[in-house]
Amino acid sequence: MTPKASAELPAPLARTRLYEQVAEQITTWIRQNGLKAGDRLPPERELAARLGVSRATLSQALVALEVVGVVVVRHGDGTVLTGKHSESRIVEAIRAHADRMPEIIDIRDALETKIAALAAQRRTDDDLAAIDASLDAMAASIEHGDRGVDADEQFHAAVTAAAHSDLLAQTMREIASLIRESRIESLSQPGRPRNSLTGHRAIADAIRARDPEAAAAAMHAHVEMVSDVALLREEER
Amino acid sequence: MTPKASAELPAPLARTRLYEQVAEQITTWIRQNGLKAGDRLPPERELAARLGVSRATLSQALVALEVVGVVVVRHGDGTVLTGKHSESRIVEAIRAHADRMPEIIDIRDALETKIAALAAQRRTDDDLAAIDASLDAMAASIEHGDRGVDADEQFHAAVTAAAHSDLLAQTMREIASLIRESRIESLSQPGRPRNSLTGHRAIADAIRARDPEAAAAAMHAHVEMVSDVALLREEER
DNA sequence: ACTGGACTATTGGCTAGGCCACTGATCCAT
DNA sequence: ATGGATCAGTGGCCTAGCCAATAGTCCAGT
Repeated sequence: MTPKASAELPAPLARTRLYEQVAEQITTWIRQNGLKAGDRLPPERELAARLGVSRATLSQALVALEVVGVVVVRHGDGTVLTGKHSESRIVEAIRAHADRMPEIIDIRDALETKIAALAAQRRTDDDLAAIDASLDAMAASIEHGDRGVDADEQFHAAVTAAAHSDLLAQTMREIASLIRESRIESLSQPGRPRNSLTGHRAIADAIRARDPEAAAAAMHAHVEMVSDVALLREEER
Repeated sequence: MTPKASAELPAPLARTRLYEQVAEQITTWIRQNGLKAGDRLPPERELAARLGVSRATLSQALVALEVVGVVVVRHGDGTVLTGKHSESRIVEAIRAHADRMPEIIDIRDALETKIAALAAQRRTDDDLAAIDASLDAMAASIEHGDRGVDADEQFHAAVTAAAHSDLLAQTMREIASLIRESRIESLSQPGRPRNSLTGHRAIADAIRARDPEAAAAAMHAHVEMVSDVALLREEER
């Protein structure tokens, strides 16, 4: 009797490890009892018994919570809260692949605006040449009726490189996959590639003129344009 | 008068738990052997034996790596790598550099300025209460002749939380250790804690007034103040 | 020839119980 | 008062073991 052969998604059936459930229970318990930073969790032996798991499993849960920064476990003393139990939401959000589009916009605005300003200050002639090359590539791509996704990425990568900050560049790389998704959606809108190209040119001009404020403003406007699309899609749902 | 606050840093002597060392060894091993996404780690029993630890400890290390997103452990199958052992890459990439302070300032300016603006827009009364609490904590800390490092972190954490962006919060957490170092240096300057507190109050007021522009400007000024110190120290070297 | 079930080796999941190391409070001798 | 010893409580880590999931193999039924 296996009527599981349905037409729906196979629903990978998210297996949860015991320690995850335990960690979840603990954070829930923390929230319900309104525990604050500095408060102590019960001893491991007692807590494990109360939750009906072994100390080893509880220990795994505590490791997880420690890595995330919810608690700090002190040898010989106890387990104390750090006060940042907003963690559960993060984990859930990332796990569930929830709609992070607004957040992507926020962080892009934060990082890329600064990057644009720095690029205007620090760009070399080579940097500028790379930026211009990506502009040409995007123009050519659009001529062919393409969406210019690759050229778009190329432009932002070139600007990021021109900012000469490894930390910012690395951070951008971290969220690159998230940005890519929003990029594709944005450029799928009719007429959007051309608008995007115009925005890029404004950014490039400001960087060429070594004008940080103008570059930041242009980048901000550009990201905002993308956000319009993103927000529209949000409302459709 | 406890003479503990004298001369050198007491150097709290960071104790590392075994699982942390194990996790570190594993990531190092991954990097050295150039393992990529999809590759498998050796079986737990074997790996534990090779590292000279028990399976329980290795399991803790794997939990930690799993939470961070480096690996995914599959029951009955094995432990496979994901492509994003990122968090360490950011920090390591910068750690390798001697003069990373300017880059830290850059990214703090980028992220925290935006965070302050968002906090002004989105903060709840609870958020504001948390921010005020950290302000009080810092004032009290300074009264005691302390440097207020913890309270400083608490403030920035509270503001970050008030921005209600998991992605930004997560990113801040990634570079938290780097920021912490610059923070300690900055607050070690005579009179700096008080200046810092003044800056914090300005930021808090702007957030209280729900004024994004003012909040961003105040945070920007605050980060700049830190950067002065940082650059000074750079030149000393 | 192909399907579907059973079997099996391998691997992670979790438990139980135990000993050791650290912390903080208390007490005592100085 | 000060400084050292003691002790109870707590986490750190280990050993040993059984259970559960996975993937590959083989075989019987069609």
